[in-house]
Amino acid sequence: MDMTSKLTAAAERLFDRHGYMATGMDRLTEAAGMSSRTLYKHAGNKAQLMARVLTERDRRFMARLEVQSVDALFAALEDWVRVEGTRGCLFLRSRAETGGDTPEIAEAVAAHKAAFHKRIEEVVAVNLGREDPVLSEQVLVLLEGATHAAVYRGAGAVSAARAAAAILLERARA
Amino acid sequence: MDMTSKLTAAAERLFDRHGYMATGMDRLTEAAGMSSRTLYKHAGNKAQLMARVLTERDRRFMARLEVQSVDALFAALEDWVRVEGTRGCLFLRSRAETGGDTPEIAEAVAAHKAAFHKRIEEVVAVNLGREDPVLSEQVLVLLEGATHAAVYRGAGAVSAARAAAAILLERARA
DNA sequence: ATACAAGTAAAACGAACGTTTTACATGTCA
DNA sequence: TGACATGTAAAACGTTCGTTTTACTTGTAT
Repeated sequence: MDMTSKLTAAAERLFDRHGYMATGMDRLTEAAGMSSRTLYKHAGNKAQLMARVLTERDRRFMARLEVQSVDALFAALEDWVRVEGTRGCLFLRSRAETGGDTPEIAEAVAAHKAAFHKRIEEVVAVNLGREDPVLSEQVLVLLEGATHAAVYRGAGAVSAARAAAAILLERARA
Repeated sequence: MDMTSKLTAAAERLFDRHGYMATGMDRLTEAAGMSSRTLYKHAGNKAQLMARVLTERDRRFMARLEVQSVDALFAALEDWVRVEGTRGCLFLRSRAETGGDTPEIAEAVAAHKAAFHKRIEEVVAVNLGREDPVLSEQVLVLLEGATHAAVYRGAGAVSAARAAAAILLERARA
């Protein structure tokens, strides 16, 4: 594993567990197991590092959403939550922590959320045989809600969302 | 308006717009229009101030949820978003920013989310004529999802959630 | 008159922040 | 052999952080 990957992985973990602002660069150098000189060579600066964490997370998360049915979207989220846990959406959290004032972070978040929305619309279209913007928005709300409700309600929130989506889909089919 | 209320209001605004960690006490004294000596007399310290902001917000938010129907819950959230905007749930955000490591904040968040969940169960019971834990969980997920999806999808996310809840409720009645 | 609560303005505290620099070790390739 | 890229260790940079302190003003109630 090269230094850049090691750094990005350590940063994602710390930013997710303790927050972006609360994570100091000293803690990061320690967790990544490298000197601060090397860290800055690969990271540029803290905001760029956060942006790279988000880009990498987007890649990993979106890869899991390469499915053909709405139900599989929720199954994928269940897997994600089981494997990675959930402390809320890291994209929204990083935007909120920076007040949207850090361009590279705001852009990474916007890109992810646009891709997320688009993927949902595609899956709904495949599953339903036609486009359905209203159902897509509802599925998006359910996925977003499951992610955040799971923080304090546990994985059951994802199952509840999954069942709700099934009902909405059935209804849209009629 | 007394100093404590002025401080709490200013703190809520700044913490919400820029994040808890990113908001310095200097900015807070300026926004609240008081000396740092007076601020600390009323606030105790930063974490206690955040906890008081959350307690006050809980009071204000829960007051809006004193309704008799599930649909009215979503109407109330629509009002809230229109009046206050949304940058995500301030309770979950403050917990995430502190990694859950600040007791007074973690407790204020837990108390709010417990009350939130309880209120939803009550409204569902009143609206449906019986308790329904599954539907309640789905309504909770929809409310949470609407709050967070509205950050980047706008107020339409709340209407979508509202319509979805109506369908789930209708179905639960049958 | 005086004691006291409650406020301001501003300096100071040590600690921690993000970042850069200095000095040195190592392996690799022309 | 020697230049170069890549790494470490550790000190130092100036800034900002949360918080406390010093010195002073004001309104109010005994």
